[in-house]
Amino acid sequence: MALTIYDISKKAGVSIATVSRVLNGNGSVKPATREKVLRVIEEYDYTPNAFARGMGLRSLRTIGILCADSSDLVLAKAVYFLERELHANGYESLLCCTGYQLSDRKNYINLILSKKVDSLILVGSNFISAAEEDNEYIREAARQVPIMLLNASYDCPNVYSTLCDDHAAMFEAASILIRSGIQDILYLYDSNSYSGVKKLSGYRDAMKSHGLGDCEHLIRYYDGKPDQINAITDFICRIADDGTVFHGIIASDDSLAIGALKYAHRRGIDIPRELSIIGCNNSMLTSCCEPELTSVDNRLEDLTHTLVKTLLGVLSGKEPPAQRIFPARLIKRGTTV
Amino acid sequence: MALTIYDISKKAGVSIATVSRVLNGNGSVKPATREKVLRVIEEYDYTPNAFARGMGLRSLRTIGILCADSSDLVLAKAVYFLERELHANGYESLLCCTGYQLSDRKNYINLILSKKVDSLILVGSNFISAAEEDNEYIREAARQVPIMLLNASYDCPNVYSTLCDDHAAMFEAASILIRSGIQDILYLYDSNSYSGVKKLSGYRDAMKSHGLGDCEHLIRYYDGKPDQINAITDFICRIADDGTVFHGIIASDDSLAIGALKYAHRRGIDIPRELSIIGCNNSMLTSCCEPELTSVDNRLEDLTHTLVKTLLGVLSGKEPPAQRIFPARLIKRGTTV
DNA sequence: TTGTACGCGTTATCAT
DNA sequence: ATGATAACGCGTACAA
Repeated sequence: MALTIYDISKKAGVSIATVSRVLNGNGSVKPATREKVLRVIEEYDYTPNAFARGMGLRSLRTIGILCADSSDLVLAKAVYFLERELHANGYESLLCCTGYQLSDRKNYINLILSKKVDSLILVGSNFISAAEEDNEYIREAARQVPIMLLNASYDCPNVYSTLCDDHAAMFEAASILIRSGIQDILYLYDSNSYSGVKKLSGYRDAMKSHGLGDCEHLIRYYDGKPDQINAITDFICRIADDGTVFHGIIASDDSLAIGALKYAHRRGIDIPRELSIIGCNNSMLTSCCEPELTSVDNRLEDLTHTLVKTLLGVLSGKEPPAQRIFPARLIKRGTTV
Repeated sequence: MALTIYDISKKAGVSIATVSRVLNGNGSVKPATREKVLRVIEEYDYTPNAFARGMGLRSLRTIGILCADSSDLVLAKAVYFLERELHANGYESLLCCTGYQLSDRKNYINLILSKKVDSLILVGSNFISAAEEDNEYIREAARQVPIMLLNASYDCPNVYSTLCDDHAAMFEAASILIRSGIQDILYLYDSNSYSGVKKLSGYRDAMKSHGLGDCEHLIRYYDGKPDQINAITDFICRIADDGTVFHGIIASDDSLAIGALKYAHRRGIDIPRELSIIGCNNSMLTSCCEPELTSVDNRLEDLTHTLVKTLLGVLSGKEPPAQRIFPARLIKRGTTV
């Protein structure tokens, strides 16, 4: 049986109140007695019971990190950064992989809220839907704890958004290709999430603003998992076979871009001379291929750092801005001229 | 303020004991009253306080998942599978990224144990060191909760190991190359962890058993992060430049193998005609390159599934075998003949 | 079948 | 500066 605060207080010859004060550093206690108590704590290797503590403090300093799939390249990085940052600030992380179903998300959130987390971090823009009624569960959750959004934005009390300017990023990516003389740019995407929609509109607006507004036939949705590269390659081959002509490809994800690269290899198309490719997320995939992939860097580490800073602010009673937007960066590599 | 069991009992016109019984399904309660209580619970959307509950039950049904770096391709997959499996069985996951320092691991484990997790899952063989004194912290932790090892093995009461036969896997990989006529096989590795050591000895034994025991000059340790593909490529170029001749490469990780592939591209070496490459972990990287990478599949999903099954057994008082070993599978793709 | 009363190990509020 | 004691919300013997 583990020792309790009573045992320690008895052995140290003080009351439990004093032990508690020593433990939590509040209230004042004479240096001598503090030393004595600390020595006993040390000697018996005492650790306060977390549950009882949580009961008193109404918190176990735990944050729920929710994401659809923590094995996804980008989400995994985000989760990793978040966990490290939270831990460094004395919080632990409850990881929840919700999958992509709305109903599962709802259930999971309710469950996790009942475990008394201090806040919820929703990682990935798929948590925000274009259909307003599908976001109701977030409003509801926000009534209990602050909700932090990574890579998405939602206007609601007690919801804080940290994200990258995806629209501008894709606008720039498309503009660069256009300026280099490419007019037929295929746009590949695999998600209609908040950020997915922003990216697409960035592409559309860039095309439009360069007088290439007639591009709907160049926009293709890939309905599959991003880690099935071969299926992606086949998908792009089919697009080309259908007679669609393109000399540039912008993809909403590096995986799609890798698929594009493999399509080019398969067909003997020279990159970047005959075809330019730009991916997104600047993941490790960009350096796994030949030539290496030009990609949009969405500055995950900056985002996660800022998100945690904001969260700490909220938890300590401050009122930080509800939204922080970072500009993206285009990292040029071998698949563009 | 959230409702308590007292509020519910009052509204339902019963005692808290009855509410508790309804909630936990033990003890018998008349169907009629059960219905009544359930209706009230439903109506007020009552959830029992987790801390108070944990106090009584001495458990919050939470498992600590520890890994060095959850953004690593392989570890991320493992964490994902584990979390899903645990969740499906009513347990939540506290994620802990410990980094690769022993001292950090120790601190983190103590911290997490004080949060009253029901068990600890150590993901990745880097938790077990060749130096016995560095494993003492595990023996100690095992005195408090069952310790589950993924991809490592350690003989100690209350420690359960689930792993792949890495030795046999590498033995087979090397044997296949040798049988295809390649005698000078470069072995690349980046970790001296439990599994890293096993793999290396599998390679050594295969070489020896084919009369190629003089291979120490072909064994190279890469001291760096696996996601820096370019640095890996440079590393291998240097090996070749130093005059080391090889017509086969076996790597302890797919990233290293990708680096090898890029080395070949850079030097205009034809794969697999002039050089065969075998990676390890069968990650998504295997399909990102051209030709696609032959790799050892360590059956992560089987392992994680079995690990959780074993854990549930332990937690329910059974005494499952302390070690389960799975055979690996070699997945042949384009980098071998 | 149901209810009463106590224990769980803290934190926090009072006195002293 | 320190100690007694009341919450905190639930589980569970034990009693009825």
